[in-house]
Amino acid sequence: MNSQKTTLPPIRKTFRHGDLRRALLEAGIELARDAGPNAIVLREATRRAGVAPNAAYRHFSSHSDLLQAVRASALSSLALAIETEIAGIRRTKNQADLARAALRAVGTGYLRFALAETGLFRTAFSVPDKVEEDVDVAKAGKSGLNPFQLLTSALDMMVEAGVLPQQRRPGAEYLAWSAVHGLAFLIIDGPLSGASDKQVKALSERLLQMVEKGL
Amino acid sequence: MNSQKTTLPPIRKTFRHGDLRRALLEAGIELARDAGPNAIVLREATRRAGVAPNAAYRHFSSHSDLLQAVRASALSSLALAIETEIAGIRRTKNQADLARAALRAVGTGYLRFALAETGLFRTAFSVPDKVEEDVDVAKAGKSGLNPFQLLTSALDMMVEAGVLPQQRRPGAEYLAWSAVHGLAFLIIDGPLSGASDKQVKALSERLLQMVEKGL
DNA sequence: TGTACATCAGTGAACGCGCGTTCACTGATGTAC
DNA sequence: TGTACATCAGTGAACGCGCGTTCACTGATGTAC
Repeated sequence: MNSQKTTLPPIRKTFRHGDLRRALLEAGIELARDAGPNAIVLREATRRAGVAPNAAYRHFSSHSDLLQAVRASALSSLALAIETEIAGIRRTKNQADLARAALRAVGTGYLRFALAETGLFRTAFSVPDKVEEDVDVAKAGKSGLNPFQLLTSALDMMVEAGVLPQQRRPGAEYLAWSAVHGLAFLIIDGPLSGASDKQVKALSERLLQMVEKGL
Repeated sequence: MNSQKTTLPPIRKTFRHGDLRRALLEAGIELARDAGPNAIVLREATRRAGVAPNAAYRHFSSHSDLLQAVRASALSSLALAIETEIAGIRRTKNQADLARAALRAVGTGYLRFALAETGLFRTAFSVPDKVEEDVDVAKAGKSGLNPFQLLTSALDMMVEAGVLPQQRRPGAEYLAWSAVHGLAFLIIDGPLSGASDKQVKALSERLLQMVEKGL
């Protein structure tokens, strides 16, 4: 049994690694992707990078420091997934339709990512975080906005387009987020974990309808 | 520094404990209550019961066996919280109002429990579980129904009272649950973790309105 | 009512495991002269 | 262009920790006769 569980054999010619920080971060991301936040183990990351355990301390001050970096990257990936969904909106001159489509895209992007990258998704939300006014680009997508801010801007569009009454705007992001995040949970960790793609799709659709109508 | 972190000194006169299974379970519940599912540590439970670590194996086959027992108890507590809320509904002969009030009570009970007993709440949902047809009384309240089943029956009432159209009934529990569970998460682990009771109350109210209207 | 004995709840000691982290070190790099 | 030296990325060895779990045991209980 000489086979390794990871793909890359940690062979290195030089004493210096070259880009160890990135290598450790990427190993951490891989661990999170496969098994969620608890799987982010500092020693395992160094193993994958082909380096002694303590070498990590040249680049991360502690285990939790590495975890935060991985978490930021997971949030950024989520933002990218949402942005991709937004970019796919059918063009139209109707501002109202556009705004509604944007909100929907945020929801679908969020749910898609939760299903496709469950480990990263769980990592992203493994720790309380005030994302509202966070300007950390490590948590953002190409637009420079993090997932929460993308939601906010979609809701703003809806107000501008006259689809959402001004007086219902405050706090609306929390209502929308609640619904979508809750569904993501039911599918990932809850009773819907065995549901078919079709069922999931149908439920997602209905949930987004509910939000649109109920907001 | 002779003070213990727990209250009860583990003094025992007899060789036999008397009710060790219950003592371990209750210690486990206490641990979960204080710090969530990861805090359920078998050795710590035995310490609190004033017993050798391996004594636990007379009553639980493994660590995970204990965890499942604690989890069941957490679900049962949640069911009780919901039942309490339902019991407090103002009496009325109007079936429609009653049904709506029942659904609302399920939501409020759920959120109340999530806020008041965060650790137990997180424990209850720390593992995927098919609760729909689960008849395990360990997970149920006084009515014999578990939290999911209480939600189901509230929705059934709404259909009977003509408040919820029959064709929208299938899957409605998942939509309602998503919204409420998501909000619970935002408040517990997410960006609303710093929100005031007042804000939380207002948001809960609006969320339940959204569900009622959007279903 | 008293004694022998099976049952089994709890003990004491130990196991291997893998973790995060610290220490004093060594080797390669880049810069000053 | 060549050499001395400061810098600092990675090494090797070790630490203490607490966990879940197993083993062979001992002490108290309840039952059969």
